[in-house]
Amino acid sequence: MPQIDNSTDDIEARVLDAASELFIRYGYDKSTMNDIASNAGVAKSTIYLRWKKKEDVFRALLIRESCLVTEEWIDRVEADPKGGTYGAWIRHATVATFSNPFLTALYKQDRRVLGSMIERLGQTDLYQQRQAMFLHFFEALQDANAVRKDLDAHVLTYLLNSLQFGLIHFADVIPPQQTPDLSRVWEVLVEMVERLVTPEDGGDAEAGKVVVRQFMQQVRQRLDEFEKQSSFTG
Amino acid sequence: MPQIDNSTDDIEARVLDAASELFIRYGYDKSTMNDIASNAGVAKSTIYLRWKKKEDVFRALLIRESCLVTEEWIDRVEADPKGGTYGAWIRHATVATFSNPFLTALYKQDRRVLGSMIERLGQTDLYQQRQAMFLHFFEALQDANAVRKDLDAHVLTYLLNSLQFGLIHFADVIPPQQTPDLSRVWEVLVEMVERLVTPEDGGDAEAGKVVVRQFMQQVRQRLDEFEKQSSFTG
DNA sequence: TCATGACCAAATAACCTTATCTGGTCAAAT
DNA sequence: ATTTGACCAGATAAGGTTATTTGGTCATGA
Repeated sequence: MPQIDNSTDDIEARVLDAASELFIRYGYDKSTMNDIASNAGVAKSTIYLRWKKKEDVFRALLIRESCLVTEEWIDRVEADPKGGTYGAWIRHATVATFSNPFLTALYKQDRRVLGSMIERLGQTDLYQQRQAMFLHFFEALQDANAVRKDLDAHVLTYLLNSLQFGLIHFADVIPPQQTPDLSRVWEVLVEMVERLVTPEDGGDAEAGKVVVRQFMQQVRQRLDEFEKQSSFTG
Repeated sequence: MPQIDNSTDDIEARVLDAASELFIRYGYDKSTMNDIASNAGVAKSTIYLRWKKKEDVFRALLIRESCLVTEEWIDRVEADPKGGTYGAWIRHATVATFSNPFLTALYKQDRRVLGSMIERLGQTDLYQQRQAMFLHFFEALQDANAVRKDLDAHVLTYLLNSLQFGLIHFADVIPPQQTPDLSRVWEVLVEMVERLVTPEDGGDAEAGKVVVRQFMQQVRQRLDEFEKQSSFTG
């Protein structure tokens, strides 16, 4: 057992790490506060010094994972030379989110993981919020003449949102031996999207990159503000 | 109560109709043989003269509904002037299948409807079979120079299969007020597919139509043979 | 010959009791 | 000032009993 840093931040991180691992493996209901405490190397009472109840640990984890995912998304877009296209943007938004098991379980409304938290969380509207973001962003690209203006933005983004849903869930339907390399799938999908949305004359690709940059700056800013005012405690 | 035709075919049809309605509404487990008999206007024992057990009624219904869906699919393709394109073909394959509530419940593995039959049916491989059909058909189109030969058929058909999955399930995720007209969604999707698969030189569209026609003839033939040797009884 | 109603054993639903576990609390220890 | 271990009431799990329902059978009726 290496040196244990018992600063507040480290205890909280250790508790959230333990909670994350246990919730993913055994589900929320089957993971006891004693399990979490024991895996985090603290007493159960120590957890209650920071979070009022078990549910608050779950919610703190949700916030933390969301911030991590957003960070990942920003990094991916900024690192991709083709990050300025709509198809690539969609790809990164999806891959970043669904590389996180906790957020994936949330999007999937996975009762095995979420258990009794499902009812307590109520209607999460995750896909609706996602749809609104996709829509808002696509419309900004249309305004910038970077993509076709004649496409119905709502219909297209609904389609892409449901495709995302399908890709995420299909992993549970088709056995791995019959599943192609997902990065290949994404390449085809990005190509398909780009062939659809790109205007005949090619559109204003530079303006598109500006829109993407501005959008991601806004996302970054919101994340920073959120992290400033949020703590991961109850 | 109108004239009751008590020929064998009519009794069976009435029983299957009643079973279908009850299974969809109350689920397999909550629909009793007495309910089915009563709704069909026969005695429970009459059902057992034709099917050995409850499960066999379910299986007979499955066969009947599959035949209806296949018939519907053939009709749609043949009635569509654009039925010769891959995108349109995909559309009709999907819309025909998922306009049938019983088959939809099966594809969705809807425990509310299927109940204890889920375990008894075991691994249905429905999406795998569908994938194989999509793949086989796309490869035939590639061979006929009707679509791009450089596309990875497996990756593309996996993508379209998962999209189908997403579209079917998304109805349960996004509220109806925020769901666009699905025929609009299909139009965009067909356009997206066609823009992706059509070769730069337009390909051999006439050869494509021949492939479609031949394929649907085979489907029709198989359906006829199946209906000849199948009965809807245990 | 075909449809039916009465019947039956097993399955299911409803209810109850007891033992154990779990989220949360608080005084004591460091 | 911070962490901990003992404690507790309510929740959950496990086990049992009783009443009702259900899938299926078979002799009878038309």
